[in-house]
Amino acid sequence: MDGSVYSAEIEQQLAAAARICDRRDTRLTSLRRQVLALVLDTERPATAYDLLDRLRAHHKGAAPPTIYRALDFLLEQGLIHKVERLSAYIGCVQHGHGHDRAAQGDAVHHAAQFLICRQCGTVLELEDGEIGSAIGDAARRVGFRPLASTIEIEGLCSRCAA
Amino acid sequence: MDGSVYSAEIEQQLAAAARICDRRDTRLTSLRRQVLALVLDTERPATAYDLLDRLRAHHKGAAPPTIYRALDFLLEQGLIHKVERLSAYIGCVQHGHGHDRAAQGDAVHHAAQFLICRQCGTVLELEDGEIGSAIGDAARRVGFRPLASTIEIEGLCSRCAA
DNA sequence: AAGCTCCAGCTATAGTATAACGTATCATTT
DNA sequence: AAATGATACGTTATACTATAGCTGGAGCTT
Repeated sequence: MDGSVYSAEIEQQLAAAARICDRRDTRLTSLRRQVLALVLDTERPATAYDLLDRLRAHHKGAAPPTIYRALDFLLEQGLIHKVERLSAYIGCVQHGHGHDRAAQGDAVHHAAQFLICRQCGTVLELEDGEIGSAIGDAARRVGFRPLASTIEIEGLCSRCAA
Repeated sequence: MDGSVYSAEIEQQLAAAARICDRRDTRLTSLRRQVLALVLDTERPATAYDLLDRLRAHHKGAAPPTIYRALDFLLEQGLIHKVERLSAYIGCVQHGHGHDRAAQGDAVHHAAQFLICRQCGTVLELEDGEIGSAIGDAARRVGFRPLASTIEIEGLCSRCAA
């Protein structure tokens, strides 16, 4: 199936993802697992076509739909995030509370925030509850029911601000 | 120069924009003014190519760079917002406190939030201070200096939730 | 086995955005 | 007013991002 072996950390994340999908009765196929591994195996967010190029090394004949379909699945499962400002994809940090809320569209609890440095391009993921609940409150106040959220802050990271 | 006439409300917004640019010594040229008018003259966020089509009606020979350069200027000046999830542009709601902070990259005070309805596609703009300051706090905690932010919440508007 | 559903291969095309270079316009200085 | 420099715009081409639509195949249910 999928002969590749990744670092211990990634293997662990892949195993966790497999358990999550198993519990949900969704299918982390070989292809999806490979794409997830590629997303995890990078510091910075990767674009779909970056991933496609890398996928092609081990998966001859992959085309744009190949990668986009896999990404769509992984997004739905809350295993990865899309950074809209970069049109790029990044692994979801693993937290103790699990990812099961994501599939239920729990925007408040699964809301991630990204800090994007203009200078060096690094992306830091936060998961700040204050922000999440402030958004939830504001939305509720106007009768809006949040399902998913994008919070991205562009600026200068501590290193580059100096 | 620019013979078109818009509704009283839009004319007022255009005049306000002109004053802002004047104060800042930036140039709201005829073309930029026209594009701003097109963005303002629509309920929903418009894509760049929508705007381009409409611009062409009065501005023969307009090409993609024509519209993108104007949009870049208007974004810099804080006169419009980009809704990343829709790759679309929308006018900035006018508030009493003015827009001068935008040019200084004051992400906290100029941070807008968009509520995007999955069902009917309408976009509601909020400007909730709680969210802004929660973001500012969280960023500061990790030594990050925010310059611009994107906050977009997808879900169901009050009408469609029923 | 027939029928169903989901997954993936594959080709084509739609939609979004920028590079690069030349010309014009405007403000300032001389 | 002419020279200079900076900014804006015209124009062509191209890069980058994403989806439509159809086909076959794998696995499950009846």
